[in-house]
Amino acid sequence: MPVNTVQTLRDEIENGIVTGDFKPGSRLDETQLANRYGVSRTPVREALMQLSASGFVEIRPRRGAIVVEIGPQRLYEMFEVMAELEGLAGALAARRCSEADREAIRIAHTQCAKSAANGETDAYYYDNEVFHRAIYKASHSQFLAEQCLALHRRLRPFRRLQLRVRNRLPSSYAEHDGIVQAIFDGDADRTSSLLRSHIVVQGDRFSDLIATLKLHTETPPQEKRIS
Amino acid sequence: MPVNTVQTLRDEIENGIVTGDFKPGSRLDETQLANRYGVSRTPVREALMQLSASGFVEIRPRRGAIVVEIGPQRLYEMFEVMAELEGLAGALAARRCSEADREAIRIAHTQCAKSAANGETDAYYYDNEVFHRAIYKASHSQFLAEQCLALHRRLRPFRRLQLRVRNRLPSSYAEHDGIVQAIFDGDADRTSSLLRSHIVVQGDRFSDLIATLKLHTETPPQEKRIS
DNA sequence: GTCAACATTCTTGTATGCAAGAAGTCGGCT
DNA sequence: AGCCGACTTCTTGCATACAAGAATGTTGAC
Repeated sequence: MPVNTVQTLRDEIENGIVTGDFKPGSRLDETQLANRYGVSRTPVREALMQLSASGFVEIRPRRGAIVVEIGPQRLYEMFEVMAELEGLAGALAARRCSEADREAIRIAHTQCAKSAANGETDAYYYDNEVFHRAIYKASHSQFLAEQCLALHRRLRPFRRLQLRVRNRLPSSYAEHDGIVQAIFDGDADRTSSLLRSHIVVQGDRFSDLIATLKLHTETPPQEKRIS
Repeated sequence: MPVNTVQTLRDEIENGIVTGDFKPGSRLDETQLANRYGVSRTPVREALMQLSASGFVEIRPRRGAIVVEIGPQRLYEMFEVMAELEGLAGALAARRCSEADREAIRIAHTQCAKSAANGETDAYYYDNEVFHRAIYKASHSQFLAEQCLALHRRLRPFRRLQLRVRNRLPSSYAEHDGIVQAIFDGDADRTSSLLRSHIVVQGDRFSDLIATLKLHTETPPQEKRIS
């Protein structure tokens, strides 16, 4: 819980976006938000800019901030990158992890086992995060961990949905098991491969299909500013 | 050339950081910057926040912004991630690139050839960027392209240094040649592999060495906020 | 002489006010 | 009657003012 107004606002608005309180495509009026949270427009503006940097909203000059809509195409691209980064983290973890890292992974894995066995989706969702963070940490790459966490955060709502809707708990846990084995065996390639397919559930075919599909239809739904 | 004050300020300060005008570790006083650029403190603050999001500065609550110092450890981590992302972009490009993409890559490659032959480091530096961007585009992953560009931007000063100091022009161009071949052959794995080693010049050994070295020495120089 | 506590000053964080640009509306012209 | 243009209004963007917290310097006591 940050004592800073801006941080609080940022989390609040982000939460609103994630929970669907602020619908994609809707305008976020600075004055309205300022009134809503009982603060001035200045911290609201700063919070919106931070959210813009995180990719949650898009700020068009003189035209206000709108909640970005993540289409299926873009969503797949994000999962694709996530898979690659997680794969790298796993590969590095397999090569570099210390005994303490192994222990942390083992504990997180055991927790996942419990939640999966009881079918507690919410608990598993949390434990799953802990598990993946343990792998990030074991990669001993601070920067990579940061990147992974940022993307993870951005994909959080969709990930949650994924787990809920498709009831992937058992298969997810089974995949974790293989990943843990591969890391403990020090097999970087196998770890990377398993983690990639763990994230991107569908095969490469699907990604290619959508990519070429977009190639033909064109007219990207949102022109994202590179900044 | 953005008409926005904040954007201009952001670029200006970022440039100052890149060129060493603002030294790593030094404080960036809001009032000083405001006076220096003849604007108010408000846009300066917003620019600093954007730079914080990009990882150029670190803002500590109530204690101002300081230029982040990128140590060798972190630098290597960033190159490592960059290599992985470029590898992914290349792999996707090999599978998905259209005729227009191939043409763009060919043209950029030819430009690199000219600059390399003439030994024009600055020109090659620019052409190299165009070349890599062509690959990003050919990956047909907007999100991946954005990530690559952001990291590229962050690593820009170091990359330039790398090219200058080590006189890597000929070998860099030779590597490009292999990459282009692999993409045109549609060989995703080979493209990915070549691009990875193109970015991370040193082998994996070095990364492991530094990682374990950090493991022993500990005391991370800067505690980066994940945000 | 040194250390600690208090006060002062300086900087950041937030609020408000003002100006400029964009969108919606109304009126005139074709 | 429809379309183009000016006007009004609303919102953003920037500046300034004020408050609160941190750093530093000074003074007093041990």
